[in-house]
Amino acid sequence: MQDYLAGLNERQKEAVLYTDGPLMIIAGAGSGKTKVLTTRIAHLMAKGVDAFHILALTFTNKAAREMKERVERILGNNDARNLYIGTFHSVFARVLRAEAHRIGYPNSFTIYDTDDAKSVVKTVINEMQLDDKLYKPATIYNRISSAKNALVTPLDYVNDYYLQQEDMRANRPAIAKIYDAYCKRCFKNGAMDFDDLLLKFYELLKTFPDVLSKYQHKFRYIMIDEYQDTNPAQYEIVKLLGAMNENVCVVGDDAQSIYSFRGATIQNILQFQKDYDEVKVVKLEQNYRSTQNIIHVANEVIRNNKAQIPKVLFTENQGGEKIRIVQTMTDNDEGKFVADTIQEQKLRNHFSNKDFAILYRTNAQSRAFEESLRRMGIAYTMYGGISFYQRKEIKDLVGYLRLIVNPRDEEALKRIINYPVRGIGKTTIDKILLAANTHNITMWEVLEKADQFGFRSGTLGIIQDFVILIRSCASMLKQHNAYDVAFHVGKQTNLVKELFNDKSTEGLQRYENIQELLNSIKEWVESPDNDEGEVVDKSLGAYLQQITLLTDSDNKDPDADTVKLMTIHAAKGLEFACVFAAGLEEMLFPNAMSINTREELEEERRLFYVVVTRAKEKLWISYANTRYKFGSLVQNDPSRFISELPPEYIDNSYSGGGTRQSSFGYGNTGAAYERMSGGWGSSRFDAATKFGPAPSKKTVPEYLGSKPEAKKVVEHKPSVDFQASDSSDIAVGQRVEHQKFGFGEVLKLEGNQHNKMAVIKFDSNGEKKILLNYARLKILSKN
DNA sequence: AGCCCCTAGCTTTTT
DNA sequence: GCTAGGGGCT
Repeated sequence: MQDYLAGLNERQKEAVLYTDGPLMIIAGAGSGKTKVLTTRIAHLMAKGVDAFHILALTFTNKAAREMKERVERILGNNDARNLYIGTFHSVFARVLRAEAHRIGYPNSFTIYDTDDAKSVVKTVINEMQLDDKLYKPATIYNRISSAKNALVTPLDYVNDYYLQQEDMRANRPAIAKIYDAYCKRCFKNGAMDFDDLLLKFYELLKTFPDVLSKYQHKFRYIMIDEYQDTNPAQYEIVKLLGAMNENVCVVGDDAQSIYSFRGATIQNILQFQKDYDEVKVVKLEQNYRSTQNIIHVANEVIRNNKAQIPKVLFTENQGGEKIRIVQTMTDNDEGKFVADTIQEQKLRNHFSNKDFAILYRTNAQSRAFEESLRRMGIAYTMYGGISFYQRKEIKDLVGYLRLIVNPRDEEALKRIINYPVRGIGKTTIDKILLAANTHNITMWEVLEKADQFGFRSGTLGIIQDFVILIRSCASMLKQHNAYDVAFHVGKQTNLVKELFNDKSTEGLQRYENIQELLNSIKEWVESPDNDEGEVVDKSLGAYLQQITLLTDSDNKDPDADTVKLMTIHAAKGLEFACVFAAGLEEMLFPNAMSINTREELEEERRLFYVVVTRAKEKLWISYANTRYKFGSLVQNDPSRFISELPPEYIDNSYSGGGTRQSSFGYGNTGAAYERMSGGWGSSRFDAATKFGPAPSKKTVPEYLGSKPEAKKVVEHKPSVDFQASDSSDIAVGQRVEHQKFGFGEVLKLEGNQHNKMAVIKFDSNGEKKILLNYARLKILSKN
């Protein structure tokens, strides 16, 4: 505890000791920024600042967790648990939960994830009777999101000349109206999307001086990590919160700003110095992570950008090895090359799996690496897939929980009202929606008063049962904890049982996932309280708000001995002994979407800078001549970034499988190739075994004959005057024509009067059971 | 009402 | 190559 300053260099020490007044730390990659931040927090506490008064904001839960752990380690006691360390979104969500009533939201408001939000946008677009080909929900949602991140309200939006011009030019003049309707609908649903967590918090602080004052007194020391990634909403919030004490410390690196697509702007760094009278600026330029070679390359790369705060990273580390550039024929070869090299490095240099990371521009690139690693038996962890909470079965159960906590949540309601199937289909749901919209009430209220909306008696009964089910669960909340309620829901709805009975592999997996969800709720309920004055909120509502903000990496153990696969974005802030930067091809990296303006291209270059600086010792940069995109083969040139690399630090001799194998010629049988290249294979041959008749492929023994074509329908062309008859008075023995199966005779009638089924023997298609409610039959003769 | 098959569109990055 | 959603069939 005493010597926490010992391991710091002069600059770092300066940053740690400057505790009062605005401070901006420009921290190059690997310059010990987390160390500085955590030591600074520890130092504040050592000086007697109460942990309750320290707020540290990060962008990922991972970063928050790490920060908390490291502070704990420095302090050597439990005081750190009272710190407010979290992501912008989670910290603000927590505050909003306490204050939501002031802005007309229920305290247990739902947090909509991107899927929910897009679904609401879609609903709104449909209800406005706009063409969803022109108004694509995803596109519109992104536009709304950008507006929110820039603190542009629907009113601002519609009044903004340029935005309106832009929408006009894109032939989408209704976006402003959609935006407005979307906000209203979310409000009606008692729901906030991710951006609302910032926006509403900002509004809260702006509108209620007492709330602002409360949190200004609470958060006397504020620290912001990854400041270059903040958007205007975050910026304004920090400005408000910090206005009283001005103890705001921001840490950032403009060279690593890679989230402008999410509304982040480096302007915030420049503006920060203008907002306060005297800002202390500390630059951390010594890198402790990487070899000389890697740092030189990184510096050279970033020099090509015009927009940047001048600084030069240096290191006292060893020179290290040159950077290897590898070309392969195909994306699959790239995968094989990487897996093979990992294997080789493990043997030769005693690395273990966790020393390796494979980093790429887009998630779609992961497949080739997964396959090759699996084939080599190398354990890996992939980040950025769908998160645990995005899985269907989890969303289903969570849907119930959401509805129980917040019956206004229309997205949850729509999801589970007919799951498991209980007979409330599309027609009924449309009817409910219509009733809700015409009377301006929620769907739930329609269900509660279902008897007033003229549902068929059967449907009415089903609806009323559903309402009773949800209500009974909701009433449980008063006496039982989140776990008990969730367990009860799983049981009452047969959700768990249904999955239990599904014995397929996927069914088993789903069942396990549900169990895991229940376990995690239990764990959460039972986790120790911190010793804050307020009672720690262990309600179901708090649980639900929390899980929406988790990403898939939050369930993964970063220390597991596995090779890590992730996008470069996801790798920011991490470091690995050996890094493979994959897919350095034009159109892919820089991505085709981001080469239209200088700004976009420079952001891609910063991304390249980020991937280079993840490596501590060894760095491979690979690219493939051809790769599959949308299922078809495309050819790409090597990335322009490769030509920006200084040749003296590059090893080109390290040729990947692709260059070598090309000399083995196309069109050989593949067997020799397979042997010589150590089983690397190539997509060409993979494709052959997959799609073509491989020589060894088992054929059906002749004595079995050819497999009978299952239920193949003999084509029937309906008569020219074909018209379905009213089949309610159909009788046995009648001759009928079926649109598809042709002519036949009614053999038997089954089922009740509302669901009649006829067994018909068709002339050319045999006996079939036909549901009369739906089949299109023409009655030809009375007998 | 519900199941199943087909196809259009997708992929930039994420709290 | 995958997948969600639409359309057709029962």
